[in-house]
Amino acid sequence: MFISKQENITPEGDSKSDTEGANRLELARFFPYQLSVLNASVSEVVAQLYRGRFQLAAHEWRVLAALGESDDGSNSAKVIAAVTSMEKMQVSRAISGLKKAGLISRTVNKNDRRSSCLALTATGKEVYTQIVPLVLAREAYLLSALSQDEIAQLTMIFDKLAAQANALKQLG
Amino acid sequence: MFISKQENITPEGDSKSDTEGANRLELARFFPYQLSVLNASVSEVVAQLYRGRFQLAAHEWRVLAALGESDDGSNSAKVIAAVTSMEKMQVSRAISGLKKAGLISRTVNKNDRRSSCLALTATGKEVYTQIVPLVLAREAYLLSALSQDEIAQLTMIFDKLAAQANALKQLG
DNA sequence: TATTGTTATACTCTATAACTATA
DNA sequence: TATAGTTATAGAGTATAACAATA
Repeated sequence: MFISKQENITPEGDSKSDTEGANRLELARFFPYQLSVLNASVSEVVAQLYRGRFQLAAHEWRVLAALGESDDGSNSAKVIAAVTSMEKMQVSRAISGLKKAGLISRTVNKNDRRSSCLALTATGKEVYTQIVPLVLAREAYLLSALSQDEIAQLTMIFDKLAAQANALKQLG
Repeated sequence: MFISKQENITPEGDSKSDTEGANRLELARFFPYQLSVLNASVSEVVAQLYRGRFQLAAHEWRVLAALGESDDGSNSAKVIAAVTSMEKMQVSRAISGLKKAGLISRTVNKNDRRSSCLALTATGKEVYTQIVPLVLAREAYLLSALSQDEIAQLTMIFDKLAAQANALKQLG
C-alpha cells in the first residue's frame, strides 16, 4: 500500500502545484479511501461479535460500552452522546432499544428533571461482561501485527490526523 | 489518544488473560472506535467537495474516481467493483446515477456481450478534473501534519491491520 | 451451469426539524 | 429563552435474492 505523493499542503487546493494537474488520483493510494476500507473491515469484525450473539445494533453497542465503562450512575444522554461521538437523536434511539431489551435502566435526574440517569441493569452488565473480552481480544489480535513502537506511532498519527480533519470540517 | 493495553493476541479471546476481566474497555482507547471516528471525519471532509458542488453520492464519486484513473476504456462493472471495494449491486446503482447525470457512457463489450465498457464522457472528465485537485489538496492537508517517515509508517501499519482484519473476517 | 449485471423488496440508517417538558 | 431529550418524517443507503442475458 502507498499513499499519494505529497506536494501541496493548503486546504483549498489553491497552491500552484495542485492545480497544474501534475498530481494524479489513484484510489488505492488515496488515504481517505484506504481509511474507509480499513474501517469497514474492522467495524465488521467487531460487529460480528455483538450483532449475532447479542442482537445489538452498532449504536446500541456503543452506548452499552459507554455505560459499562463508567462506575457512577450519573450518565445522562448528553454525556453518552459526547463519549460515543453520536448525535443526541441516535443516542435516544439506541437507549430505546437497550431499554426494550432490558439492558439499561433509566431514572429521572433529581437535580434536573429534564434528563435521566442511565445505567446498565444486571442483565446489561452480564451482556457487557460477556462482550468486552471478545472485542478486546479482537482488538488485540488486530494490533498483534504491530510492534509496541508502531502502536505508539499510530496513536500519535491518529491524533494529528483527527486535528487536521476537524480543521477542514470548519471550512465546509 | 491512547490505545488499550495489549496483553492478549488470540482472535477468539480464549487466552487466560482475556477472560479474567483484568482488561477494561475504554471507548476512547479502543482502536476500532478511534478508527471509526477518524474515518467519519475524513469521509465527511472529502464528501463536502463532491456532494454539494457536484451533486455526487459517495458511491458515485468512488466509481467516477475509478474510471478517471484508468486510461483504457475497458472498464467493466466487475472491474470497477474490485477497484472500489464495492458490491456489484452498489456499482450498478452508481453507474445508473452517473449515466443519468451524463458523466459516463456505456457500450456493450464485443468480446462478452454480458458486460459493458464504461468510460467517462467529456462532461465526466471535466467534473473529474475539477474534483481531483480539490480532494488531493485535502488529502495533502490532512497528511501535512505528518512527517514523511510517519506517512511511510502509516502505510505499513495499514497494510498489517488490513491483513489481520481480513483474517478475522473469515472466522465469522 | 456459471457469470455479468439489473432490479425488486424489505429493511436499516440518517438528517432535519418540530415537539414536550423542564430550567 | 435555552436546554434535555423524544418523535415524526422523508430520504438515503443496505442486504438478500430473484432475475434476464450471455457464456
